[in-house]
Amino acid sequence: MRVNKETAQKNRASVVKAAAQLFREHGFDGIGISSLMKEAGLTNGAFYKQFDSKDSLALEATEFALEQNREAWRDVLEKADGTALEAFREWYLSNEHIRHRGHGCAFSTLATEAPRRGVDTQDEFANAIEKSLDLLSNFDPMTRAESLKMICTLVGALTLARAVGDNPLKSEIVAAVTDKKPN
Amino acid sequence: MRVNKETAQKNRASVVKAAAQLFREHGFDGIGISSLMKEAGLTNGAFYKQFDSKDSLALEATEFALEQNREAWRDVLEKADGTALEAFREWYLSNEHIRHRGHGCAFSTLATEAPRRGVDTQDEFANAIEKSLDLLSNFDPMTRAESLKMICTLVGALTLARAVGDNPLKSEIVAAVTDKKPN
DNA sequence: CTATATAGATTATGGTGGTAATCTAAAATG
DNA sequence: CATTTTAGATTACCACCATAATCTATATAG
Repeated sequence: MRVNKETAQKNRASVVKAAAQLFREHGFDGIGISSLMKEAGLTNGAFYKQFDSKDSLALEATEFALEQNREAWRDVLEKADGTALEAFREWYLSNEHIRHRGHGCAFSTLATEAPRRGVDTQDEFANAIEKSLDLLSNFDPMTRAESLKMICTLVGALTLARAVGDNPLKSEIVAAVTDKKPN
Repeated sequence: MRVNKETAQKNRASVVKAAAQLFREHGFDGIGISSLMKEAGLTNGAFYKQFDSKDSLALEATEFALEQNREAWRDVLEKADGTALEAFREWYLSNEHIRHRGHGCAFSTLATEAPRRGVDTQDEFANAIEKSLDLLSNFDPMTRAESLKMICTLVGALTLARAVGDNPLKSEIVAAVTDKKPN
């Protein structure tokens, strides 16, 4: 059954949103179109009325996830009580963030997929990093290189903290990077 | 046709080795048993005479890749001309290493798979990090936390450098982390 | 108000995936 | 040397995958 343009657009958006989550959780190859569509409240068949291919959805979903990233970053930086950067680091390596891969930093979850995908995806990543650097520069007088290094450290720490499961090393990683004592 | 125990063992090992490479390149879900076996010079059918399942191979291949990691680290640290750590960082973020995912650091390529897999895999990761810390401590008087932080930074940098393709940001990331000027 | 276009549902389709049964030839056993 | 065991090859199985065709009902165009 045909739906009006507005709901069609909403439906499309919800597919991208669901994909952005599920790709982060399971990887591009770890989740299929039908599961994706079901999560968005639709069925298989609707997919190809909205997207050219799974690959093109992957690109769009990556873009969306990277955008969500920046919004989350901005939020945390703006709402910080003490120094913005301190709050940011703490949020980034919070247990909440470690636990929720599907809604968390796309740098950590999707970066390994980028080299396997097209230049478009890689450009998206470069662009997103660039914009994130700009964002950080509004909140802290770090050099570009310093910001870049901090991002690397945080992304590496999040990824590894997730990789060790609930091993005590997890807290140690977090502590080492936030300059705190491990709990 | 049956083969003698020695070659059977060699064949098994070459499957694990091929898997360790191909999983790093394509992810666990990005490569199938038949491709894996072909790469090892065997066919489909031989697989289940040697392994219980793809998952169990994944575990073994991860273990193997993480071991290879440490050997490579040790090599670089031992053969360093100047300070070991300096040489290590440089090697770790060399264009060679950035280019060759299949033979490179398993922390970068496989860590995102770990949370999706069983506790066994996650324990492997924790173990490997632990051993890598020990290794580093033999070459540089850093605290445990400092070593841990450095590993996070390097892993994040490698992952992101790969993610941006040949965008100029790649060199910038490398420079930011090795404390050099970008080329 | 009628005709047409289309979003989404339902149902193919062809390929590939992991897994398993069977076959085969050589290795181990005695 | 005869018998049994088994690694690997061949082939098969079934589920799932990306994609596509068809159907259906409603929204838009005229």
